[in-house]
Amino acid sequence: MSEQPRFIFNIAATDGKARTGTITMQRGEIRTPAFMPVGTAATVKAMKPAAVRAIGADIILGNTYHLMLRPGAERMARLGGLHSFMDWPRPILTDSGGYQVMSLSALTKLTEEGVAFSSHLDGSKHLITPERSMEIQRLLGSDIVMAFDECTKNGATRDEAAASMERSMRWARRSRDGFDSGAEHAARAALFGIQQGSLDEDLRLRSAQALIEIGFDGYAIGGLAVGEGQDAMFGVLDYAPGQLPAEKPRYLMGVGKPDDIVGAVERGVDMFDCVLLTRSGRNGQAFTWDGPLNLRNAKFAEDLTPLDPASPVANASKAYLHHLIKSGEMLGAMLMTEHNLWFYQQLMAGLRGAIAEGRLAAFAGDFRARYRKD
RNA sequence: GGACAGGUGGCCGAGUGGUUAAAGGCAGCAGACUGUAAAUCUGCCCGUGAAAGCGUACGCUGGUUCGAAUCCAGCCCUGUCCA
Repeated sequence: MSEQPRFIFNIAATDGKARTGTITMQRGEIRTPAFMPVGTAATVKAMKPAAVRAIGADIILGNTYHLMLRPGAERMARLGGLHSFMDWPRPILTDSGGYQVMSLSALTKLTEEGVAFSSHLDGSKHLITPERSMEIQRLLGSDIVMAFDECTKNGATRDEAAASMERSMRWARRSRDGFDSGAEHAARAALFGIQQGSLDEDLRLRSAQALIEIGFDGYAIGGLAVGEGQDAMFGVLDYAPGQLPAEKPRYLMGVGKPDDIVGAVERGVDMFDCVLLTRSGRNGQAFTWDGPLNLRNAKFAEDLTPLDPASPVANASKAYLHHLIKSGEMLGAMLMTEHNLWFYQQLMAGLRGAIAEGRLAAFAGDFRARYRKD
């Protein structure tokens, strides 16, 4: 394992601003542009790990905050780490808890030192600092560690966004130092910095420069898809990827809908994660090349066609999925999740192939012509 | 045949004189979901109507009352128990 490279990003082809290639790590290769299924609590909800892999995922996510609370970071280390615990031997990217700074803001107190959380499970108090976030991610055995940041909320004023971004950049420096202090882990894992700056080009640039000054294996674009709308997000993505090093992977955190991903890949993004497809799947929404479908709708009650003849759940008709979902049967959530994960991986494979062959514009055009939003 | 209990909107179930087109739940019909406090949340849900409104409605019939799902009488039906 130590013979393997720690982290190599190889860009095999570009098409416009888009790139396709591979990230090689000790636990495996990640094909980019990549979609990373989210497995917050040591499970991609409703999926067995083998099925996640069979569908084409090269890497999944875990979450510092959730796993710190349960089962606990030190316990996870005693159990041998997240990979063997959940039976996912390939790369795992762990989010730092930065998103929870925003999403759980009602339960947090933010200071320069870090963020004090009241556990959403039992109210117990926990302090996450950049140093502790790095330590937790090390104890989990993460392959790609995310710097501890604050996901700036949508609607922040420029002053708020600037202050938030600048604090995240100071935390990025501390994250770098904390990560490097775990030498054994740092020798085989990668650390990504996270750009903030809300919708402000100048703040985004200053954030990018601060991160580049520190130096990371990859660069994430954070603080998007938090309610600003696709036009505003694309507005940022028109310049933000270009502010980050071309030779390093760019990861757009928390995105997104299929059309968000296509647009972001065209703008130079290499990595994505999103809970939308797994959550929506559990809630009855299926993603297809023709757009999203709400399988709870009565119009599917007697529709015997599959969501997609190539889907791994093609044996299940829309009528059957409709029945399972309306009945609250757990198989409904399982099949819908599997289909949606498969669809996203098909989309990524299509994007990679199109970039490799220099026909991304045509691929994206065909996609948009067929894909109905809403 | 007798004694109790009870009949409320698709279902269950609150409601015992006016502020009740009638709580709540379920079912039904839609919508939302973007680094997961989510197998969750929101809206609609008698008819008509964009709405205001109008019409109809708490087993049936009649009565008391300014006013009844609510009180009275008779009838019908259901459950339990006794013959």
